[in-house]
Amino acid sequence: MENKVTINDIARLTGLSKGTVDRVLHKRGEVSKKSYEKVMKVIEELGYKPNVFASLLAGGKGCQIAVVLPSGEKGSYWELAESGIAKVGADVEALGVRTQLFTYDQYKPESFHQTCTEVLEAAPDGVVLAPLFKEETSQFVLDLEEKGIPYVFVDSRLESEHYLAYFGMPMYQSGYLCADQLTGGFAIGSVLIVRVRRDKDQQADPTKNRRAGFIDYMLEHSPECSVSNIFIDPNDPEGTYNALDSYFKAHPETRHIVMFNSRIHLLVPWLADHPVKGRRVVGFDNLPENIAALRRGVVTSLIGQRPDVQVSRAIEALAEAIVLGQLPPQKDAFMHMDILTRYNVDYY
Amino acid sequence: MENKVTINDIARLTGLSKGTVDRVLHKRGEVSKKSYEKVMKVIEELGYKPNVFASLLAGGKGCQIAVVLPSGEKGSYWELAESGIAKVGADVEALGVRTQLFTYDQYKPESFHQTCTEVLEAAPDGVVLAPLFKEETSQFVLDLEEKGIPYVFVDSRLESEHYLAYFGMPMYQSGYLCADQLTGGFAIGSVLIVRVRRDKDQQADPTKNRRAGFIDYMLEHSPECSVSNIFIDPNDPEGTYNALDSYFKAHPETRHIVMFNSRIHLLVPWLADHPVKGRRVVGFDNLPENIAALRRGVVTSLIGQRPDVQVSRAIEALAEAIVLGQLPPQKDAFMHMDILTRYNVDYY
DNA sequence: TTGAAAGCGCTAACAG
DNA sequence: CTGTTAGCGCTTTCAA
Repeated sequence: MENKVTINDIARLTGLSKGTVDRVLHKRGEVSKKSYEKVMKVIEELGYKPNVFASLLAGGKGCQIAVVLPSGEKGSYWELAESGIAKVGADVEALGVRTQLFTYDQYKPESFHQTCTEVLEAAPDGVVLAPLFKEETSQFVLDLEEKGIPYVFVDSRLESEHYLAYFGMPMYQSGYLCADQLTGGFAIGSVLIVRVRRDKDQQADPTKNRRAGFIDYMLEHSPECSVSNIFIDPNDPEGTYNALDSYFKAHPETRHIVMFNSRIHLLVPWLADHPVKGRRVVGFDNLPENIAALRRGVVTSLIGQRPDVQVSRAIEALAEAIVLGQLPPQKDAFMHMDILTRYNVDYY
Repeated sequence: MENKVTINDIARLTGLSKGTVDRVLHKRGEVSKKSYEKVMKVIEELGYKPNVFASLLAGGKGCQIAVVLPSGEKGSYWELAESGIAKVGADVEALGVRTQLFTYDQYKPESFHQTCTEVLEAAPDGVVLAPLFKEETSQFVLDLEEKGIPYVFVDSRLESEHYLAYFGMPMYQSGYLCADQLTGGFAIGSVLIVRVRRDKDQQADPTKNRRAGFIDYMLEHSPECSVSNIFIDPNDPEGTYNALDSYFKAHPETRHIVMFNSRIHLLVPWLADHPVKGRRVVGFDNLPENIAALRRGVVTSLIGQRPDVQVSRAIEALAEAIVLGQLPPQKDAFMHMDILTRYNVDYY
């Protein structure tokens, strides 16, 4: 192979035995300081790199990665994220990596807490985590750090310094981009933001920054534009329909519509009934229903952040760190913001 | 690990020895039909999967992949493709895969032929190939097939049935998408297509299908639109400048400009000198110079096909096939067509 | 603290 | 045609 230096070489050079060398390699103590240093020195000089195959073969184990996500209903954003688990490359699997999914109720902090406990009990070698609750997550990562379990964030992250990597979308910028897509770069008169009513503010609004980016773009490029908000209940299609109806009765001049979460598909029934030429409708995320709406021409464009890719890349990064000891090239990996239209969605 | 069944097990079950089992596993003959079948049967029943680590450890070798690309000058499309070699995951490398780059002059079939010869001499375990010359490529893949060397196409492909996989962009669709980006979905009066003059028609025009897609879109959505073509020489900046100048003097009403290859950056000097509000300029590929033009606002949008990703995915697919014996899930993988604007290019 | 030795599952050379 | 055997480089007891 590439690396000719073996543990035998360094055993010979140091006058010690394979066993001792292995002990310092894995820092599992029971080695005299003297031997330790001798070994380290030679390792340094020869640029020794352990042979992954041999190690895995002998060790037998491989590694276990826990993936912690909100539970996703069929067709939801989190289901999309979940599907990323199945998309890790065959070569990662071949490296002996196994993944285990843990889900929690995204509306219940105590559910998250419970799940965290389960994860800790399972004692995985690494954790991929989509955090929603700040408090509880802080505690969880502390526990992980104490046990020396590396973790990587997806979707959003905590300020904690100790995560291995983060894969997510730049939220503020995504709002900015979204505004540009919505206006087509022209100054416009008015837009409607449709938001989801949230009863309990257990968690911070995850789209806050995105909205801020959107507003800033509008302020800059369309300062005259009036921006309205309406709120809908995702579980009340009829109410949603009526809310749109009455808004547009009162504001017939408004054309363009935007939503900052993945639920733009909730507007489809009303949109389909009220086609307006030149109306632009922009939303986020490639949920099957959103894509269908895009194909129908009811939605103009979607901005995609590939939660599935975030998850699979996170798993790969973790695996490389654990099995190969290679840190990811960049700690914070902001994913590309994909612009989807009816003309490129087929190959997404 | 996962698979408990070892070659010892199947040796025992068949009453044969490891050696014989290994021989049928690797189809290297010298086995009686009877033994062969017995082994196959048991393998089938137990669902035996070889242990990659052990195999690689014992075999020692790993594998060598040749990547055959046109030589890319600094900042060119093919340099971008080349950079994909460095981007294969660490896990693939860990699998013992090594890559070797072979380049050829994209304007000289004989150079390609020469390179092919070198590749065959190097006797790699697999080949990634960006083909430009139909004839020569046909011959080359025949040679490869004869030697049993698997190959995968990137960028474009031959009709040959025997390639392992293909990673590329749907050309026709990309033209269609491009037209939509250029017009913003509105009917427009006239557009200008800038093309590169090609002296020798050694190779088919690689952007022909893309142009066809573009034209079809225009016919459908802007039937009145007049589409003009001008030709430029990529090595003659001054001539390019003048060509644009004189075209637009004669046709001041034309606004939008498009190019179907990666050279939109050639127009930057003229464009920068002649800003027109509402002009849309669309090109292809994320070359550094193109991206700079996008950031400056001189180019409206780019359509990216990630030649680097094509190459790295191709290498990975080949590696998985060779080392792990896993065929790629889909033979023809059309890559997503990325829409780049100044607002999402920073995270590309 | 350290060394010796027995494998992990597979390959390949060699002897029959 | 087939069985035996000696490793590949590392991990992990078990003695010393």
